[in-house]
Amino acid sequence: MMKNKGEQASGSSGRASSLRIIRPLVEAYLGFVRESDRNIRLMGLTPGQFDVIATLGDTDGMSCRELSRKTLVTKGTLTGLLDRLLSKGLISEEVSPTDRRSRIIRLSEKGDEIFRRTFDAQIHYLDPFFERALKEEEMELLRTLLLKIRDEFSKKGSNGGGKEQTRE
Amino acid sequence: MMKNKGEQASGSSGRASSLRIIRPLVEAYLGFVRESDRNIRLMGLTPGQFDVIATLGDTDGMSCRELSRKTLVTKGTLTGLLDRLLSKGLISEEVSPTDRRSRIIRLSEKGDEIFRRTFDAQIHYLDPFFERALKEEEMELLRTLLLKIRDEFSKKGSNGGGKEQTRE
DNA sequence: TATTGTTATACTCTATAACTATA
DNA sequence: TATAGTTATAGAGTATAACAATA
Repeated sequence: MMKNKGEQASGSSGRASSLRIIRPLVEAYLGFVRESDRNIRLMGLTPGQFDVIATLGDTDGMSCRELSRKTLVTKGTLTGLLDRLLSKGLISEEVSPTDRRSRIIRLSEKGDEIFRRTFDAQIHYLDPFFERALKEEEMELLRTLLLKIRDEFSKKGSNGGGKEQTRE
Repeated sequence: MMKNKGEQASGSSGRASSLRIIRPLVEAYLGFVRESDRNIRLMGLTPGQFDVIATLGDTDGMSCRELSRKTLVTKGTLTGLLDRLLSKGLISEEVSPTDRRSRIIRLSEKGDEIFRRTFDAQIHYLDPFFERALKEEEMELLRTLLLKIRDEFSKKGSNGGGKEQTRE
């Protein structure tokens, strides 16, 4: 959302206007996401499914609750999503030893392979873009600035860690 | 996608690794998008619907074809999406005077009002975050760096301007 | 009583392809 | 023949609420 135009709509108070950052941010993001999505679909996954896989990657697994919070997928949706991943053999589940209501979700070997393969493909495809666009010091700088923004948002967003169930 | 972890998966060749940028980029983007989505839903719109509204904002209208390319929504989906916006009274349509197959979509007065109101709410809500996160010079710098990335992607992506119909 | 996860509902978006009406 | 949009289909994500099992 908010991809194009809008400079005029800001009221032009002379001050910061987040649009000056947001628009380039969104555009840079979309540039990368289009490629990303393409790769993911070639693997036969939807973006949401890969989101789960990427979240599970390099972890020892987690409960649905945690997965739901990290992926921003509500638990109702997550059940169906996990069903599909399960039937594709990309995840495994196990009843939690400490809480029998809960099940722990992990990547299966096949899931882990997809995780790594997609990541690698992604990175090897994208690296040249970034190397062409920015010098080494610029990358470091960009990284620093982006992290400042992220931190500012997560500061506020830390009212509990994430939405619990309904979205308003 | 590709929100967390992954440093380990890159092969760590010592060189750039786009992950160093991508992860902060995605996180910064998500920080803003969560707020954005919330506002949009409060208006009774879905993200896709607002995408169309934002694309139509401050223009004299455009054909479905153009709208489809700019929003990355396939024309089949667009028909239904426009139906919903039409029934909400947020857009108007008119048969193109030069090509009777084509219809020109515009924001209605009500649609324009939503466009401006959402934009304004967005900006006034977000500005403080950015002002707290970055100094004036840093914003300018960040903007410049992001634009370089965007340009690099759109350079490559300019193989015709956008997908025509199918996505592969 | 509160929480974890499932089920159910209704809508929206997605990809795709076949179709129509123009061009 | 090619293009602009529509319709149809099947799958998947979304929000929400009611529910069962367990804590």
